[in-house]
Amino acid sequence: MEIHIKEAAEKIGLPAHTLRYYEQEGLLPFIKRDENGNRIFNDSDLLWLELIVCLRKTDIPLSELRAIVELTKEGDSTALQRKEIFEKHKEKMMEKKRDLDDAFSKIESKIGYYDEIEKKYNKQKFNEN
Amino acid sequence: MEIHIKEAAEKIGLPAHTLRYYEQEGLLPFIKRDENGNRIFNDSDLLWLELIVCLRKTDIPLSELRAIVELTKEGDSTALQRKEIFEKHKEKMMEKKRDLDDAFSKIESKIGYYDEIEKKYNKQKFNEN
DNA sequence: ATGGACCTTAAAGTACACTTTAATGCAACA
DNA sequence: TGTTGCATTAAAGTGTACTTTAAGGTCCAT
Repeated sequence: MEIHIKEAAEKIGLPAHTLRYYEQEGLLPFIKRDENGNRIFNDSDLLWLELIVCLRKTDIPLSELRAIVELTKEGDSTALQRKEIFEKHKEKMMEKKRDLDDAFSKIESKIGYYDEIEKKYNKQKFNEN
Repeated sequence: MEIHIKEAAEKIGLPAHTLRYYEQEGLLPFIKRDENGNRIFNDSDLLWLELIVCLRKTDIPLSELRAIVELTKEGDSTALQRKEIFEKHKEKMMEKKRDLDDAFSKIESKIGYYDEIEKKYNKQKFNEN
């Protein structure tokens, strides 16, 4: 299936600007053009974009995605390097998860503390009447 | 215990600049000064800073931390509002965790794929000799 | 009393990832 | 034929969170 930028943007859930920006930044070097010079996105473009979106949600830098693209262009000999980029990012993701767990328990105890204050405050207000 | 900025920065694991910046941004309104105008951090300052660091690792905006500070200044009547800020952030944290899990499985399968390519490539190289 | 380590402020600069603006052009439809 | 809707490009602007720079003050040891 081949679609234009607006439809691709809707499917992927990004503004069309951002797709152009990604192309400009070297993340989408395979996008073809139609006879008017308009971008055409095919299935594999969309799959790659979905991966971009998924990894961007975990804050992978655009530079690493660009590096993957560059290495892919060079062929199978770069598979190890590409794997290393993803493994490095996987480490960061695991650290982020630990950070989330730490913060989670701290924020829970803060919420409990605010509950206490709130209860006391409301009781006091009640007794004022 | 009362310590100066350098020691506080070391304890907390942030550059001293950043502590000054946080004060300027209204995140540290309780920091006292000594007779020369130098900042003095006490235990409760450090506890609050630790919480800041912990939550910043989960990308809480400075604006929300500032909001907490402002509400705290206003007293117990704002406990509910403070709780709501933290609960909103807790929701974001949970979403981030889901994003990490999604990306994790995608990146794992990519790594597996690169392993395959690498194996094939090395076998081919071996057969060339 | 001079050098070094610490502190201060204000302001400008940086990194990253968009986002917006402006100027333009094609193509189909009333 | 004109206007609506989509597309294009280049360049400037934005938001967030620092980070760096510049200029200076204070304390202490040699």
